[in-house]
Amino acid sequence: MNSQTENTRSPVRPDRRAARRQETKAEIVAAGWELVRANGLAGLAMRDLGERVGMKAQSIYSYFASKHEIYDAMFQEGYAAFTAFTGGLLENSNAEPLDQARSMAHQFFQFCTSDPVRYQLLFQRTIPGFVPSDESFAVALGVYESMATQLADLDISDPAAMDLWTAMLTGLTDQQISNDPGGQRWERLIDRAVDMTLREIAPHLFETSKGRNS
Amino acid sequence: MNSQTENTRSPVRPDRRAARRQETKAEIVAAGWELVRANGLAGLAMRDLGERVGMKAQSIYSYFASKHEIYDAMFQEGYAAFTAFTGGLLENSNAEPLDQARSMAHQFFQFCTSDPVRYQLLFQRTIPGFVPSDESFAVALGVYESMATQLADLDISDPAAMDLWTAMLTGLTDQQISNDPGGQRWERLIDRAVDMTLREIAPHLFETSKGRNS
DNA sequence: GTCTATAATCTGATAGAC
DNA sequence: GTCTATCAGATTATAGAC
Repeated sequence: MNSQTENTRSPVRPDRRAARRQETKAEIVAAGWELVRANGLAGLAMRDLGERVGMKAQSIYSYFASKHEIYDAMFQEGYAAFTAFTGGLLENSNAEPLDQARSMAHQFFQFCTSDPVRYQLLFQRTIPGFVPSDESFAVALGVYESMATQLADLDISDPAAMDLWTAMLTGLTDQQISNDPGGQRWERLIDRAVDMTLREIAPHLFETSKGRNS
Repeated sequence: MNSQTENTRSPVRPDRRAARRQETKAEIVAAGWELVRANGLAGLAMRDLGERVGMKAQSIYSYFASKHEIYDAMFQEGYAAFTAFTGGLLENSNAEPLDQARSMAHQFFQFCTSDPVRYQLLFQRTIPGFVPSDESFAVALGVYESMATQLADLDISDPAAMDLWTAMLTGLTDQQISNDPGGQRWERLIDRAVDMTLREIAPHLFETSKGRNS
């Protein structure tokens, strides 16, 4: 009754067929990113998408049931990219706590500003009917958890402290994207912002530095 | 040759006619706000707009050349509302500098979170082809200037300091709107955020407070 | 100034042949 | 799985009657 025993005449084994299918889906999502970067997040049209992957728009529905499902795949891919992007940072964490925090901030800022449309999809709610699937939402939650873990390494575990931290980070990012795209006006302020925030949420990182070293 | 001397038969004087026209335009813009709050910023349809003001959608083109022109009027009105909203604050400025700064922050936060769609139109770039007209842009600039003036009252004049201030404010606001709409999760952090920011950009507000009062 | 009528185009999505 | 054909609807915008 399952497809493996049923399709004995097929020249392509099911796992290969599934692999090809996944390849095509990935190709469609990649084309989605290209289009969205060119025309804005809301400017994604199934016809353009089809043209880009060499298919009629209607054929895409063999791979994705709706346009929102494509957005969802992009959403998930975006958060996976974030995890991959910041994952390496967790390894070499024998740096000074302050430098570590600065590094985290720069990484986040870099990731967001390097692709404003992705930022819009991942961190802002701008597509009318789009709600991430449970699966995608789980991936997104993982990012926040890993961020919390990073802060916990600096002995920052208060939820309010983390909220202040994220507000500061997204504030810089948002201003950079909205008011000086491509520039460095807010990027230059990251270290100052990190310092002042840590002084508020993690004063223990500062108070003993003088007595210990001299 | 001008219309005043020419239209002697008209029962409505030109200035009254112009006034009525302005009234209708204002009515259309008001309907635009209602629709946008109900359907999202991107969900503004000319049909709905016409229905709301008791006109066919096409008749709106007698008042606005395009949909973007309506967005532009809303954009301008939004910034004007902000000026009106914060204008009163400038008057009674014999409060403590720190309280004054906190007050400014709360005002901004309140204005933004009380109408998220307006915030989206005014402070984020989310409508595909929309670029504010020169006139609207001038109104928007005025807001930033009046903000700069408020900060100058606290002896904060460094441009980088103002950028840190706005990043902090928009960060709190953005997080509140995106991640806890209707709640107070980031609103509760305003005073802490203001304090830590001022400690960084305006240390002179803190250093003498102990010696002077005792 | 507002209407009807209509243009021309784009939208996401479906049915069914091959 | 990809195609053709097509749907049902929305979009902005124009022309011309009243």
